[in-house]
Amino acid sequence: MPETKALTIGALAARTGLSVSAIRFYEEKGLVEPFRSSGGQRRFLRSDIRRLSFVLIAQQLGLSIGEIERQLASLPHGRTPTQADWTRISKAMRKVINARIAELERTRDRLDGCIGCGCLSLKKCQLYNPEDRVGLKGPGPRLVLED
Amino acid sequence: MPETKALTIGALAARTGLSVSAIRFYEEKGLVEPFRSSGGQRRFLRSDIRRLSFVLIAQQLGLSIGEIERQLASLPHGRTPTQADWTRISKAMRKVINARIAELERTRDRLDGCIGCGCLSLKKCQLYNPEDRVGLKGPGPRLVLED
DNA sequence: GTACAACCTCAAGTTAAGTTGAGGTCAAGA
DNA sequence: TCTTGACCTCAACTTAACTTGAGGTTGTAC
Repeated sequence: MPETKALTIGALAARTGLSVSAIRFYEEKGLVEPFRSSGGQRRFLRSDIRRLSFVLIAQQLGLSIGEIERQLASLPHGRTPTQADWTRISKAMRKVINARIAELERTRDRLDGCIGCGCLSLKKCQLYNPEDRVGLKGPGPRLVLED
Repeated sequence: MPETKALTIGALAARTGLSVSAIRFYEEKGLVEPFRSSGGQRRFLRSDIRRLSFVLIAQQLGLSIGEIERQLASLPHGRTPTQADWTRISKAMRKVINARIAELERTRDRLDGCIGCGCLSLKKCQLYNPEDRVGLKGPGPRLVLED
């Protein structure tokens, strides 16, 4: 089957929308593992298109390359990923998305409260209380922004 | 009035949870404009606590410092922001949040479709099919996964 | 009036995720 | 065979958002 023919880096770039330099960079980071032609040029499997597409989606979700690499670690290189592979990873990504949405909704709700209260006497405004960041040491709750 | 007493950079850091170096950096970027003591040390207004808290929130929403600066440009330095100020800015931020949530929901929906289809015969899979996005544009960063 | 923590400036370093460029090699069509 | 576009490596540059460090000054508590 001619389907199994390897791809050059340029062809892979064309198929994924990535730049050639980005693909080389991803190889360096362990996201793809091309083999080499007799002359030393990179040759990619067709399944690498999928791997890299996955990288793009995961990035959009805000995952770092390191995190993506950990997800991909379970997908073998020389083999076309099974449906179970994708399902498992996709479900993990879905959790990430949901968490991110929930966090944004929380922020939005606090912001709404803030619009209501005018945000000018901030004694108890959730949004403007940076407790999470401030070291919790020292006596008493470290409420910030009380004017 | 003793209420109007200025803050040192260290005091402001303690109140906002920011590091001293970050506050100096923000000054360089135009987010705050302290005046100076006779000896040349920075002195901040109490309203700067609010400005910087706003910066922290906006950052959490993914705004860059440049974008935040543009939002803050409308808030005068020497004056306590009015309720109208905050309401206007808060509403702008709400839009940003909503857009971000909508985008994540779109991605999640596509991902769900993908889990269903198994993502293995990818001819028409929205998420993994890069044809749409490839080859459209000239040089410059190729944005990925736009609708 | 002195100690010393907190402040100052300026330069360089850090991380992420790539891009750009120099100088050289490979592969495929005429 | 020759030409030429695609490919190679390696180093340096880029941007954002800061941090770290060196070397020097200020301000305040005793």
